[in-house]
Amino acid sequence: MELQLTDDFDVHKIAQSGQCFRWYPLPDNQCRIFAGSRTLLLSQPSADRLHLSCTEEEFTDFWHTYFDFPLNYAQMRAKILPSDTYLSQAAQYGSGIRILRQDPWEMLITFILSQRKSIPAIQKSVEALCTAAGSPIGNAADGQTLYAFPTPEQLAALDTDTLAACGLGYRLPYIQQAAQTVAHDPAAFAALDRRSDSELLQSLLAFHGVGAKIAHCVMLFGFHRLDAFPKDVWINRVLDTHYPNGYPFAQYAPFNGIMQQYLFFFGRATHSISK
DNA sequence: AGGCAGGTTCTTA
DNA sequence: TAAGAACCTGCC
Repeated sequence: MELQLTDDFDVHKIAQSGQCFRWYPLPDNQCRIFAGSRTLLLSQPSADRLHLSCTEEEFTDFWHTYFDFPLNYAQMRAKILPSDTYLSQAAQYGSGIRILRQDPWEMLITFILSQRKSIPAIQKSVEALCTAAGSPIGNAADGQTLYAFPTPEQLAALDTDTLAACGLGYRLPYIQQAAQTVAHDPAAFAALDRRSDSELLQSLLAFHGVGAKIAHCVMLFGFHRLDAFPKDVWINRVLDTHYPNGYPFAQYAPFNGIMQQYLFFFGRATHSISK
């Protein structure tokens, strides 16, 4: 289907924003997206138009929410104080980024996996997990089978040797334990969605292998807690350099997470890092 | 060839 | 309570 855009949306920037690891660029400016047990081909022929390989019904039922279309990001950017020149510049540069509503379970496992790994290495491990334990959900243009992200049950059922072959390294027991915990009581994990930010944070920190940074990533990208502000090496560099007297968290509550994305995307880009 | 990577845990003062 | 080392593995 075709979609006329009325708000911020940039396929390329979102794919590079660091929140998603299964957005793959394809020839012809297309993008293959996976979300839980769904997949989609996406392209943006012009700034205000989107082409999606799904029906209008599927868009309304799922993707509309996934892309967070109910929230107006141009309006969010307008909240930035002009006096904050660095954030203003960052938001201008990152306009088109949105905070996707990704699956909490998928975010939990993916971000546990991400620690101390490069992005290509993260993607490789995630794909290995999907191939090893996920359900087939279709075929790519070249005929290759596409796999869903494994369910907690599927991942928990995987034997240690197979998991080890996914290149998890020392994170293997973290992943294994998280899978067993969630598979054992999926309702308890789902119920976290209704907890307050601080209660949710505490629950996430209880997972072995989940510290402050990963917990905040899961909150922001999986539970859509828009005030969560993950502090990684890039953000810390930005805060140290451009906010030596402290960052104005109170000013941008409860949307600090959105600003974090702009700061991260801009901070990383201006350091002209490879990725 | 060898350091380093989008962090966390464990160990030591 | 706080700083340092260790941790698997693969990428650059």
